[in-house]
Amino acid sequence: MAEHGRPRDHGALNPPRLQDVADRAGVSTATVSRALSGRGHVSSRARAKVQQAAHELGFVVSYHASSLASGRSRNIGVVLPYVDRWYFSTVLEGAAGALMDAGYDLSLYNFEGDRYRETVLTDFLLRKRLDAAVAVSLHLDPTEAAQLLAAGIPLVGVGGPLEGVPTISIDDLDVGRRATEHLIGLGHRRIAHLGGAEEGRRYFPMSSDRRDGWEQAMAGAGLPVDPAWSLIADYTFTGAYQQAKNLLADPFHRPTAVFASSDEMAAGTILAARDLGLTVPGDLSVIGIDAHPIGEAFGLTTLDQHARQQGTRAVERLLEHLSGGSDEPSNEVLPAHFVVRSSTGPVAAPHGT
Amino acid sequence: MAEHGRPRDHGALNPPRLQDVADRAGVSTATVSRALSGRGHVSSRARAKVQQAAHELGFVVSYHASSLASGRSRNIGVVLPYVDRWYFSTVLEGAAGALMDAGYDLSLYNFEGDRYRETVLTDFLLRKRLDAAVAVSLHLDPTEAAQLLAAGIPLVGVGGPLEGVPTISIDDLDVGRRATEHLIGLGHRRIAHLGGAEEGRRYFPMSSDRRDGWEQAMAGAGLPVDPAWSLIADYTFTGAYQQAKNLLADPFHRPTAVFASSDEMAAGTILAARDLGLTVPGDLSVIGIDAHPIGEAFGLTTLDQHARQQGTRAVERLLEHLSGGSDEPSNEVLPAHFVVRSSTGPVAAPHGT
DNA sequence: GTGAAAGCGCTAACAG
DNA sequence: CTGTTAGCGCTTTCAC
Repeated sequence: MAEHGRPRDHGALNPPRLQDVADRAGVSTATVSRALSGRGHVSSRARAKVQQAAHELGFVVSYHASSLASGRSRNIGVVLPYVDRWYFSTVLEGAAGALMDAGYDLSLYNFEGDRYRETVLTDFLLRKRLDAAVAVSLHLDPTEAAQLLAAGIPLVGVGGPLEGVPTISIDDLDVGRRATEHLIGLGHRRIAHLGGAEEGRRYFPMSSDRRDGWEQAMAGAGLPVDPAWSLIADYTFTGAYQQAKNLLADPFHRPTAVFASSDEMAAGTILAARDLGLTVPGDLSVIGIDAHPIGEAFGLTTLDQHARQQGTRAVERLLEHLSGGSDEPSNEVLPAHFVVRSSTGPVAAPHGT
Repeated sequence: MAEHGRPRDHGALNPPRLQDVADRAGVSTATVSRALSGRGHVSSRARAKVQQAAHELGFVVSYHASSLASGRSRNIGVVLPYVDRWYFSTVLEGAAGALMDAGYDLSLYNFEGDRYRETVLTDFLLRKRLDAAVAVSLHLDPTEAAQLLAAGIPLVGVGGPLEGVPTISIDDLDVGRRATEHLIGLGHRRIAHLGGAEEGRRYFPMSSDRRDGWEQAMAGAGLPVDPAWSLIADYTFTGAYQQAKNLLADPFHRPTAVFASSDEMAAGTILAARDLGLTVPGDLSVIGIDAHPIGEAFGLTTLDQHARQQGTRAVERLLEHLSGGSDEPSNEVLPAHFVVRSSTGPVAAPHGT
């Protein structure tokens, strides 16, 4: 029956191969491959027959065979330090959508902080099963960068500069400055900042930039910066809640406004203020960064950093690169936009001068 | 030099192959394969030589070639409806860790609600590049189930019964009942419930079970259930905030306690209560489910459902299955534990009888 | 536009 | 315990 000599039943263990489709369509495997992949020219007649046969057989290419033969795998890695935090899961969701649209598979590599960092970098990423990878908030030391380069994996970074690699990010310095200036514009002079952990420098390179933006804005307005008002809270709600409670404990020396580097921290700060009997924005103005959905209920003013779009844009650049467009390792800066709600307002009773 | 006839430079574009290692170690490719994979017996002397040679060459197997030849890919899919929600990202993180530990790659398939559901089910999952998959909160209709079965992908379900498939979950009915009974035990008689959306039945099959548990507990205590107190809030903080605000608006007819099917909803409820000038637990007791970290700052009483462990356990079962242990499609029920904090307390002024 | 055939790099019998 | 060898299923020159 089948010219190939081996008629097969197409059960779960014996799925149809290219050869089967070729037999059924009365063409060669080469033609089937071309017709199905879209590479190379095929007469529309042949194409129709092939598609018909493929459909009837329920044929779907074997990605391992295809990848082995072609060297391409339609599989892209996403590397990130955490997946259960809003920013990362949102970037991930954006990247996943863009990859899905393009028909690419997504391999997830989660560091869990530092737990799997080495393993991922020195083992998983080198298995030559990725066409490319997007690295979120990742700082590579020279050795690590060299390894990935040696593995020949095109890389795009998100949310922090990666030397020699094209990147998508926002301007964290500017964002920190603008958030602070919003507060200053409302008359605040006593403004505290809640940022990421020291350890965080590794994964949140931008965090210190946001803090720097705060310092610059304060300096620019001739306002003093109390070192005790530069706090660290791990980007979490609960961490910020505790820090803020301590910060706001002294009614005579507390700030009138807080700039938090994430919305979760900003929301935690608002809760802490209320638990101390303070009103927002009456006694305390609070601004965050993210446009995290939780901000809505808190009436939180924030700067939307379009996290999802960072993920989709990273994938777009990667795909452009893979299809020939050799983009230079430029840093693409996405805009961030104010979302003003009710957590910021004019300072109530000016302290100091 | 190389017996194979083709000496190669091992740059990024020409990585060392098994043959190169074999040449260098002075053995056959079969021995190298056995030595490196651990399958079959190899003299420790040969093994040492091979490992040495492989190390010197920086050899790492081509997973595509290996998969094509062996039929195994060391790649497991994780299918979920969302990744930017706490429960799902936490289960994902658990699964990712377990897979990493086992040296498996993880392919992520995110439905984004319904957006990619069809695509994933009828396209991506059928590409025969997965050894198995874990499906989180997924309801398959018979056709879909048949497709996956036909693709021969061993499946483990998490967080909801999947017919004919081994599953990991908690007892949602029981959890709903216990949460409610905790409230009843504190003297509450007017207890509302906040659950998932109707649409949610597709992805949160347990949600209605939790609601059922609430109803059962109420009935068991002889307490009336006001239909207006059975609310839907999509599992989100902000959704719950709005629902709760309406629910609590009438001072004479509001409940004295709320059981929310997730901690985010419970926290949103607490915020809404405070915005109305109510104290928690003085005027309103609130209990959630999850042990979401945000609950700490809210002093939220909850039932820990060990989401992360659900993910790791699912992977463990899958791996056991792949290594021969043919587990029957049993449903493994994980325990949930009370975490009592300050959001629940004795009812203040009993209403009614 | 289409077919024949040579691999892609590794694994798994099968001998020895 | 080790080598030989035949594929795994698809892609891609190279002729026609």
